Amino acid sequence: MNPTIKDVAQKANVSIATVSRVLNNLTGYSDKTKQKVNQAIKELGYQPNAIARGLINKRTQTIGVMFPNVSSAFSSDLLHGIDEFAHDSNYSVVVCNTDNDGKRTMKYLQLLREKQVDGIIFSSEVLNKEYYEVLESMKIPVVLVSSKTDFAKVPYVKVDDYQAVYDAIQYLISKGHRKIAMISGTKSDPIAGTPRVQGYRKALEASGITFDSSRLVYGDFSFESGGRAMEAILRKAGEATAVFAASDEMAIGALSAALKHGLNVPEDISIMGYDDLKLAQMVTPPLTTVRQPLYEMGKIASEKLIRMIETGDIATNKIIAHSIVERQTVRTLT
Amino acid sequence: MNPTIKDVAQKANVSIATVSRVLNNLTGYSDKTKQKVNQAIKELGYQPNAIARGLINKRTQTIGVMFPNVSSAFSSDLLHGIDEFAHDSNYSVVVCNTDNDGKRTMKYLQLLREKQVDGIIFSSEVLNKEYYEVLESMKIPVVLVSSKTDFAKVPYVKVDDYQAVYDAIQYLISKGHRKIAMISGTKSDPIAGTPRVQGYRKALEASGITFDSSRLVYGDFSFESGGRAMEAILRKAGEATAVFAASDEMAIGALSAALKHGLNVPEDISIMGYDDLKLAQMVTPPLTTVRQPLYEMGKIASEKLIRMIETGDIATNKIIAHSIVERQTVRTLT
DNA sequence: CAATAAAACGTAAACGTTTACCCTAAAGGT
DNA sequence: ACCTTTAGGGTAAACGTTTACGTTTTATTG
Repeated sequence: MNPTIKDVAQKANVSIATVSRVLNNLTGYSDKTKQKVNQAIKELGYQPNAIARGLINKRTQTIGVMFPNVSSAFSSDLLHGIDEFAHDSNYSVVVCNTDNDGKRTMKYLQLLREKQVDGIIFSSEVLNKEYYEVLESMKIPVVLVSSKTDFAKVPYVKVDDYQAVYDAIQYLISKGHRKIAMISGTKSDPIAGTPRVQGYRKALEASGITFDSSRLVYGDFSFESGGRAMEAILRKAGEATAVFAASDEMAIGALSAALKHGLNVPEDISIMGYDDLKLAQMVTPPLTTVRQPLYEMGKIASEKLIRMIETGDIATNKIIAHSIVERQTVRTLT
Repeated sequence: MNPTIKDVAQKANVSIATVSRVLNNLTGYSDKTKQKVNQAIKELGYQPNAIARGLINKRTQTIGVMFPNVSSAFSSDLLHGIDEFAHDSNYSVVVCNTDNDGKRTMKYLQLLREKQVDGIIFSSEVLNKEYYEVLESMKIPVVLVSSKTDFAKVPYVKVDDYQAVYDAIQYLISKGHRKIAMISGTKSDPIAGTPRVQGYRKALEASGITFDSSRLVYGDFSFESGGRAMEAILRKAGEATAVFAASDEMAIGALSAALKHGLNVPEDISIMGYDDLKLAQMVTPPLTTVRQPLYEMGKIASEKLIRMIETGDIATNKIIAHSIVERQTVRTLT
């Protein structure tokens, strides 16, 4: 058995209340007793028991984080940021990998509730009614990252997806492109799907380019789907001079496919991605992309959540600035 | 306040002991009372409090995982596997990002102890004496993944690094290469450094190829260092027909550098990596590499740890089989 | 039907803390 | 010298469970 506060009290010849007081450095003890207690603590190698502590003050100093897929580069960057701030604030983070599966998600939510986490970060997955209801019944703060919800009141941190791709397309146009194809993510995705194709269409429209549905093809954000989409584009819309993909993974899939077809990038076709994962710098040629600062977003989400936990007030939404990072996959048309 | 077991007891007109019994389905109650209790539970939306539970039975159903860098593809694949098994066994996992910093690591260890985790997975970082001592004083199971320690008794799961690169080099030799350069990871790393260059040297030796120190250059496992290393090789050992890198990231860095120098891969130079991260399939040409099944390793580590927690006996070491996955970066020399 | 065994259930202690409340003794004021 | 204040510190309840032990009720046996 590890020593408890009782052992410390005994060894220092004081009551456990006093030990507790010096531990939490409150007032109510002399300097001498403080010395004695600290001495006893050191000698016994005493460590407070956070569980007992948690039971009484109803705070576990733990937050839960839900990801559709922990091992994606996307999630893990976010996680890194979340963990950073959390640990600095003396919170632990427990991760849950939902696999985008409703049943699993509900089970994890259950688990987090039983474990009495102080707050939850919900990432990259839409917060539907079912989730929202249990979250609400848990009566703990929640923040969404890279996600939104129709149920107001739950703060999010994300970039403006619509605007980001609007800007990206405009960038492509400014480089002289007019025949621009898009590889969208999952069609029905209300955060990374719809708004992004909206941005695409509106940007085109704003430059007087008419939308051509044969240039819009859907993937599911994955590398493989990006490759397939590229094949489709090459088949159906071979005149396109540029393709914008709604994720870096898809963009890289598209890049591979293009290269495999003997096309040179960016000479024969320009490709632009979305996210700015580490991957983007690693491929050849390095990918031009729109950057979401994932690590920072994680940090901010974590910060908001912890503030909510500790102050009780409800956080505001935060739109994070995106930016275009120019590398070598888009060419200027002359 | 969320309802407690007491509320349930009251509503069902039984004692809390009885409620607890049906909750943990032990014996000692009739079917009717079981119904009553379950009814009350449902009506109140009662959820057990795992903290209180943890306090009394000294089990938190939580494991801690230490990574040098959570956001690396390497760690996150591991984490995925760990999380999978853990959650299936009703354990939660709390992540710690040590940044390879001793101070941080110690702080996290402290934290995990206070939080009373039931076990710890220690990943990709050597378990030095300092860490070992606190771990030992915590008296909870630990398993190492992709790591080792001099202090016996702590089980590990990893591939045989020496053998893996031995096989890789042999593979290269079987493809007709004799002038093989190597980009090693951190020189002093006792698990992913030294053994791997040993494998390289021995494999060369076994085929009667004399080791040439100008063909061995050191990086730090990162993409950038791979690029720099490749430059060095091109400068110092330009006759090399193949280069083996001790990580996929470095291999891809080397690939980029080679491509940038106008070399064709694999026509002008062959490149082989180590890890088989998702990245390896994404680059062009796709990387030939030696595969460590990270996800499975995570799962197995998790399984071992949980078995140790629940049975109390100490797990055995596990050497995971590696394999060579042939893609398109090595050419057969004729 | 009495005796006994077994089933059903309740009581209370325990887990390791925090904290409200109480007590004592010394210090300060008159 | 007496009263009041305050610093220092102790006692015990509380947090939400589990579980050993005891008690009552029911079923079983002869």
